[in-house]
Amino acid sequence: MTDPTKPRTDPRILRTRQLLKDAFIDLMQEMDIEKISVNKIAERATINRVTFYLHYRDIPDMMEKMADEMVEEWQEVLNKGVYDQATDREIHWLRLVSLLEHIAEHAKFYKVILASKRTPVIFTDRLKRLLVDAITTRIESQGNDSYLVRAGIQKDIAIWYGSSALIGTIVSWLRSDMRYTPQFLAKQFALLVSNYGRDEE
Amino acid sequence: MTDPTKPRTDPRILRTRQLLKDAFIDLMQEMDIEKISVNKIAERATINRVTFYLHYRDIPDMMEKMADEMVEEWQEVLNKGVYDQATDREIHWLRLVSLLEHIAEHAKFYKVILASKRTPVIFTDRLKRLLVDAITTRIESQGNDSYLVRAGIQKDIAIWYGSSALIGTIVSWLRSDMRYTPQFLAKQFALLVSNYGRDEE
DNA sequence: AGACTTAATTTACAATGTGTAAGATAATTT
DNA sequence: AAATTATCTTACACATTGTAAATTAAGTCT
Repeated sequence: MTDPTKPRTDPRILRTRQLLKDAFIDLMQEMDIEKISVNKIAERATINRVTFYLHYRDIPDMMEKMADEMVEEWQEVLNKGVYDQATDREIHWLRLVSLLEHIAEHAKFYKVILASKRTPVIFTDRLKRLLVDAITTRIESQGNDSYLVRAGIQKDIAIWYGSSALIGTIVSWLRSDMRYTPQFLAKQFALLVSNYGRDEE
Repeated sequence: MTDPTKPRTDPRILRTRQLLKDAFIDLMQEMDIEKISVNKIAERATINRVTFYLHYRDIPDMMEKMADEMVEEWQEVLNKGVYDQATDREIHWLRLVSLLEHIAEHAKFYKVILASKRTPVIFTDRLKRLLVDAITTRIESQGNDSYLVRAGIQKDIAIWYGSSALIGTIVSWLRSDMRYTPQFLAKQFALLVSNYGRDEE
């Protein structure tokens, strides 16, 4: 987890950045994003405004970096599970469950970042790209006799469709205050894609 | 189309608003949304900055109103077709085709509004809500012996899934510069939902 | 522990953007 | 042609932005 090649970051930097990010999430809960200024973030974080600029070029840059971190976390979550003698299908299901659990654990963050009225699309876009890559390698590995090909469905369109459905459903789920458990929702996904999921084993 | 109850708007108002909206779309192509100011919009529109405030409270308010208009247009497109002796399924397909054709016709607008990096989610959200309503009434009308119920799929989740998939695929299609024709894409949608589309006739 | 290095703070400044007001001018309606 | 209404002009107070230079505080290294 800790990279020994990098010389280990100054704790003051970590502290400042965390305070700034927390303050930002806080403010996002209270007001629309256009009303958030560097001023307010710094004030809420009890950090001098000038210090903000030592870490981020501006607010969009800050969001960009937060998005990077979010993607990294998803990658960790999706790779950490060790599923020894499980079928491919089980693995995918378990991964989805841990992803949904991760989101539920950090619901405050994700609700604000993905599901508030004026969020820019970068956050969902990043995650979608991650899923597109994951689904792509999975579909490519099936070769040309998959369900998709047999049904006359274009691969790229199926990937657009599936990744959008996944992200979008997660956002709606967040907006509903996670009305279903991660397990239940994952099962529902499995049912919804079962059409072309049939030969993915 | 023209509502005779309303007293007909001053052409100067129409002109000004159109110039402002065009300028905004123009600027969105050139720069990220956070860099767009009332100043720049007014300048590009060759309208005095003060005049902007006679029409919109601020930029978010302007976007809100543009989103309203966009939703109205979609409703018109979706309701205008007269499909006399067509099955339900054919009607849905034809409606989808005209919607995709409408989007293709106004590609410049939709690319900027729905598919650029930093767009706020309000635009896609509004459209999603429209689709959610449409799909909901359709599913509700099927009662309790639909495919969904038989397969053990929760209605609301299916609606989240389907509407997100539709909007998301359209966005990806726009980003790909509409690499497929509206007819072809609509056909692909039909194939992708064919699983629970089977008993919608 | 003390010297060295780096981060955060303080104060300051120019530039840009915001939102509103009051009066003058131009276009539209009646 | 008169009345109405939209736009323009000029002006102002205020917030926000991004940067600079000097100072203080915290962390690192030997």
